[in-house]
Amino acid sequence: MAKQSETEWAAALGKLLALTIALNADMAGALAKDGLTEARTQLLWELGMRGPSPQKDLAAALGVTPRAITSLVDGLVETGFVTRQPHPSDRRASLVTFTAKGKRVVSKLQRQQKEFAAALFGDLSGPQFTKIDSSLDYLLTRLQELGLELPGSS
Amino acid sequence: MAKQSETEWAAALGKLLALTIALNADMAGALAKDGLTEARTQLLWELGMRGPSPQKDLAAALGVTPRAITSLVDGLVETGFVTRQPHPSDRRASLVTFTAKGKRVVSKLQRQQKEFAAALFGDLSGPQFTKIDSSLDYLLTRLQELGLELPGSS
DNA sequence: TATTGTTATACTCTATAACTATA
DNA sequence: TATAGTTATAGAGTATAACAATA
Repeated sequence: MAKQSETEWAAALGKLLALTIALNADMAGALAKDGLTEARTQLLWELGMRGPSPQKDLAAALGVTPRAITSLVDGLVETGFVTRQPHPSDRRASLVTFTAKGKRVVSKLQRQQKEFAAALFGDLSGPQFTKIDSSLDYLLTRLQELGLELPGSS
Repeated sequence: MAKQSETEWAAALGKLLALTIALNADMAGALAKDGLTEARTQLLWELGMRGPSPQKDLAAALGVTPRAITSLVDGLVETGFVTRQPHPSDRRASLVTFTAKGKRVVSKLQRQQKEFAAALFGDLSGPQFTKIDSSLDYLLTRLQELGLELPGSS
């Protein structure tokens, strides 16, 4: 009966949205304890994967305007997480670079993410984990088919 | 081998986070077309489920301060989605109430959400859907066990 | 001429604190 | 005295547009 399915689909989407809201809120709360916001953390996270980067690259990675990156880097400089270093070959650009504090906090974030993953999935048997993992795969694939932009698919 | 599992857990968490980012970005984009932001939409959504409400109730529902609700309602009044009506029995309070435009857009949002759910899940067989639905259940339950606040569990 | 990042300006979301009107 | 909502003030994120310095 189609009507029944529609209700179930809506309920499942509700669960998915509840998941995203809960994850978002939890991350925001955890970051605030380190004196970070979500946007600034996203910048630090990218920086951790790329190493010292011109602001232009960070703007592209975060999907925001160069102007927004100026503000984010200003904030991260003021709070001691990064510095602007001169670009060795392009005097227009500067390289956003971790301070010791910045390196420390990014390592901590990476470690916390691993621990969270272990807490979330570590109690599952192999087949149970596979079931959930392939469910996530399906959802990601379907979203992409529906035209949604997935992060990292730039 | 535990090391292998840790990598898989981290990858699965990455998928989950990618899912949340993609859904968030897509919703924000769709809402902007209706002249709405996420925060204002969340307020309209709550209002759609509760009917005319004092700002205090909306503040509790959205988990923000009463002051933030004043700003959101101001914006929604300016853009013609809601009005403030006098509370029948408490002259301190006002009831945030839909305009015709507000009602129309909330109906549209609800319809779009149903359509999106159908697009996301409608191609699945019964057992396939059950697999994904129970995966979402597991994740929600586990998050709750880990102390995360789920929306609607207030 | 094109690119990098800035200043100028504006809008949105949110918070705390002090205050008004009403209960 | 307590509650509903406001004004005042402030910080953060983002956008567009105009501009500087450099490529």
